[in-house]
Amino acid sequence: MSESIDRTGGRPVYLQIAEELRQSIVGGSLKPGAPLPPEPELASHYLASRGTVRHAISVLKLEGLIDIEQGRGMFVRRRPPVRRLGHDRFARSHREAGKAAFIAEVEAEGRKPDVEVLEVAPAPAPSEVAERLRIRTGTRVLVRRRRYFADGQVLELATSYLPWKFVKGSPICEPNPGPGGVYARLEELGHRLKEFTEDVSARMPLPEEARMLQLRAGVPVLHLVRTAFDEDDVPVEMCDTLMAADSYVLNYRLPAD
Amino acid sequence: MSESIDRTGGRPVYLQIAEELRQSIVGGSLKPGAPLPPEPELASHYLASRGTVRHAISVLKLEGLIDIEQGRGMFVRRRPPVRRLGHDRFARSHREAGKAAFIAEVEAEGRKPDVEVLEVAPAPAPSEVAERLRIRTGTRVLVRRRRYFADGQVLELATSYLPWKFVKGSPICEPNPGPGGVYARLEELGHRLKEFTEDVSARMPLPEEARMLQLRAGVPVLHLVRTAFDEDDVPVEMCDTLMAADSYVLNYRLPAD
DNA sequence: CAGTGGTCTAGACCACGAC
DNA sequence: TCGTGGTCTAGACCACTGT
Repeated sequence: MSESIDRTGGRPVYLQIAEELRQSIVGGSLKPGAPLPPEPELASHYLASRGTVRHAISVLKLEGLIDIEQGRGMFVRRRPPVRRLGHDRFARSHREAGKAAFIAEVEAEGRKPDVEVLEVAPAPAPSEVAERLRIRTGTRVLVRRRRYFADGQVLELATSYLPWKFVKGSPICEPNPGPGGVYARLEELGHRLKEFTEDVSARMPLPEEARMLQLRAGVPVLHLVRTAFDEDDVPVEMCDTLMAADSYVLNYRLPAD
Repeated sequence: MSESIDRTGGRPVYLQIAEELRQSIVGGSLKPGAPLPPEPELASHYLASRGTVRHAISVLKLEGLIDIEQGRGMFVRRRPPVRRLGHDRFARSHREAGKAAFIAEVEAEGRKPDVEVLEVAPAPAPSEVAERLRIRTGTRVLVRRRRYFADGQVLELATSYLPWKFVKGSPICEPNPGPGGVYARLEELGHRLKEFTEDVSARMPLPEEARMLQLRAGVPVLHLVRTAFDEDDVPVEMCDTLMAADSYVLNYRLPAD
């Protein structure tokens, strides 16, 4: 039964089993949603112990290729729908429609948007925040933490920082800043926005982040740090966002000169 | 010795051990490069079997928090130097300096750049490529695969596709396309570049990709798909790039209108 | 209840690095 | 040679899902 496994010790058995299962998945002979054989069956098929089979399976799990449901079985992972964030997603024209960028986008996809406000409170600026906002570390900033949903599923975890002197007493300090969102309010306060910069990176999540984002095994997080500048090139907001990497494609434009 | 471990079964022991070690790492009491206690010592400290300790360790490894060197020990991972790719990295001014963007950048960091050309050959366009280049699937394109290094370490794995009708007979079909790189040659051929679009995503690597990128455990890949457009808005090149996510930050600008 | 995956143990042997 | 991590086994018991 295990003619495909070489036990001379050249390659570990668990990697050979993982490789064979992986080929079935990426090659398409096991389609998304299809069940994998149960552990005991794999063990007898490959003449290996259950421990070795589980080791092989853990490899596939951490590559994000399978989902495991206790008591039910193991299944080829279905790719989630991908949200495409366009380079024009903060264009003023969208904002003037009266909805925050997020709400409009999700509704356009025919899904039900939801926003959970986790925290809206002033706090001293951490050094990375202060640096981007060009203020001194510890200066008071407004912190807005929230979680975005579509159809009950978490999409993003975002934390905004705004200099307190710009926003104190304004609707921006309320949980719901009103139509058009924080950026619309900033413009009403005289900070007409000129441009944003975004820094994009990716890494594996910490357990707390995985929990808050409802992440499945083997899914990295995309980490976005956006800074908003007004017409005087003054940074007026910094926003730190975490997203499930398997659900997003970010689109940007780069001029050639 | 294990007063911190609750064995009532509420939380698995291996997760509690992982949590305690993680706190030491992210909290800073174990600094980058510092050794973790050897497996047998952890096992006796936590009154757990070696298997349970290894399970805990595998969690940290897959979070990218530690490096394991067989025969030497386990160490808190040192963060690699981060390469920051600016929004102006394809500006014509850089190209006209006579060096490809990559060479100039790495030398500016005081590191030794190197390019390994893996493949330069015509091939039929796969469907995703054809779609972006707005040609029919199977139309002949030039495929350029190469690997970029700095100080002997892999930085990027890139595959470019160019419509054959634009590049046949030109230096672009040579392994080394000459000063300024492929984009400089395209402009000489009459395709003055106007802009680029980039699609950014991230995922865990397949084993083959991990090998080619010399990736350590728990490091995702950033996946960039760049399309170059000439002044007539004709796509003239598509470039598919994989990068170690722990070594890159991508920087972009978004206009507010 | 039977069948699935999840946790944990104890022990054996191997491969690699430092001394 | 010794200490490190890497692989594999066999078996026990638990937790969850279905019938």
